[in-house]
Amino acid sequence: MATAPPSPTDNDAATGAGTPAFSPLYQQIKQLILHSLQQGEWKPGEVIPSELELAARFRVSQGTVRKAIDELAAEHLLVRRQGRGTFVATHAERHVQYRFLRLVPDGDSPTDQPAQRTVVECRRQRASADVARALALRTGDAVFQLRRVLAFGGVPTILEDLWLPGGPFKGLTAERLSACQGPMYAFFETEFGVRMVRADEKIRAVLPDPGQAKLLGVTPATPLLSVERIACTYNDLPMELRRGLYRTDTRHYHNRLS
Amino acid sequence: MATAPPSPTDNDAATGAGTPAFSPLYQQIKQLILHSLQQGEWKPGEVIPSELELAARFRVSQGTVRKAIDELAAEHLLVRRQGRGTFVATHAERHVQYRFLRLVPDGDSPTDQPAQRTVVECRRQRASADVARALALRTGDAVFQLRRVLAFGGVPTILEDLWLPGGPFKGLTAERLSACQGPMYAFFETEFGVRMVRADEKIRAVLPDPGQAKLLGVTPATPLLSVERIACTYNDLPMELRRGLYRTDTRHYHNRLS
DNA sequence: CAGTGGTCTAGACCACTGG
DNA sequence: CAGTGGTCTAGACCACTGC
Repeated sequence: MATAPPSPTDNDAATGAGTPAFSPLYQQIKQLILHSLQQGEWKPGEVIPSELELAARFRVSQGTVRKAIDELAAEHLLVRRQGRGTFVATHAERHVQYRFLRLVPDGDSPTDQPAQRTVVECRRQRASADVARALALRTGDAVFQLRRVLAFGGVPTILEDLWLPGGPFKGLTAERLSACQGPMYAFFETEFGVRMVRADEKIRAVLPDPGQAKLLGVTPATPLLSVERIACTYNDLPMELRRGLYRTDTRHYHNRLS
Repeated sequence: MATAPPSPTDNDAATGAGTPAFSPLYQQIKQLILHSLQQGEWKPGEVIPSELELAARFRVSQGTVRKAIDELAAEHLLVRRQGRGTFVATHAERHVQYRFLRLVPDGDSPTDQPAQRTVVECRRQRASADVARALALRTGDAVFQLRRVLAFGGVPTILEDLWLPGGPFKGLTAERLSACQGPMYAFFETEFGVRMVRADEKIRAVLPDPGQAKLLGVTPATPLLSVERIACTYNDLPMELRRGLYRTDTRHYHNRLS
């Protein structure tokens, strides 16, 4: 039983002035569920209460809860499993793993062998102006900066620089990072309670500087994909800035438009 | 009144052997609507019959039709407009225009001035092996090959080579192409009844050959984005192969992950 | 077998559009 | 004002999972 079961606001209530600001019931339910997710009431991988339970808790019909969950499932925040229940999505599952990594092997064989990861660097430092802006911090705030190389079949392919806000990631060290198996985003979930939900990427073609070229084992004349990503948790709070350099000689960035 | 109103198949009917192959009613309705779209019963931009009409036609409830339309709308094949009706999606609308072009200006201002288009080449020729494979044709089949340059603010930015199957695009000429205003995909809809619905893109970083560099006004040492796209109509039939080279010095390819 | 999500229905009412 | 899509409900039944 929840403490003080929240009720959806009455829609006819005057909102003061201006636009009517009509919001359907199921949207309000969606926000309530979202709030519970943010508060960590249900953790990644766990079941949430059944539709009937939620309907009783929110005092609405099952159909209304269903529509709210439908939208959250479409956004990959929840995962429905018939006969079992509805679960909080996680980056730790086998077939949804590396969902944000779009660099796939050329050819038709999707034999996605796992990458060998090498952490080159992991420091606590002060945010520069552009890093601060990307992470919604102030210049000089504490951030973690790390650099790593991913190799496939022994071939270094991805060089990544990451910046993480110091607050939510307090206690991050190169050791803990190196010890982690599986996707980094799964590690963030279990170790820091930070779940990445959305991301925006800006992609350009660039040439590496000598240091970058050396880490990737290419000449400075090799064109590389520059992928700048800002990843967010629930409520679109930016939680990671990532600048990647991808070799695209035997792999490509895949995108589906629809 | 439709000729011989099709009825959804009875689900309990034995499917011979093997998997039960259960398919919900709304999925069958979805396929029937899809079929009407393919047949051109309703053209891009037109209204389709109201939910109540379709429900009567297919002998199901409004809710079932609604769910079918919901999915088609989520896939951008239909567009719902409250109070007006449900419309066949089109590339000719202002705010949905260039939905497949992901190259956006750097910075926060999305001042998307229209591009100046120059058709460099437009020929009818025989498909090479790789072009044929991409378009699901046979080597040697007739295809149209065209090349064009897009410039923004006078700066040549995109060089595109396109291959189109000769059959569906019979009668295509450089003149008709040059005369077209607005998006090329809208032109394809009105002139050839070909609506692009989905596309897959493979993105790499490359260096241009001398000819490409000249057309884009860059040196051959300038890294460029190589974007290979295969675009499909309804039922995933490939209808276009497009190889683009994008300058990314003042623009970037934007992608939203979720 | 009980419990979950998934489908389907029927009906009432609301919000929006256009004439 | 009539007609459209949008919301909400209640209830029946189906498909799937796990015990």
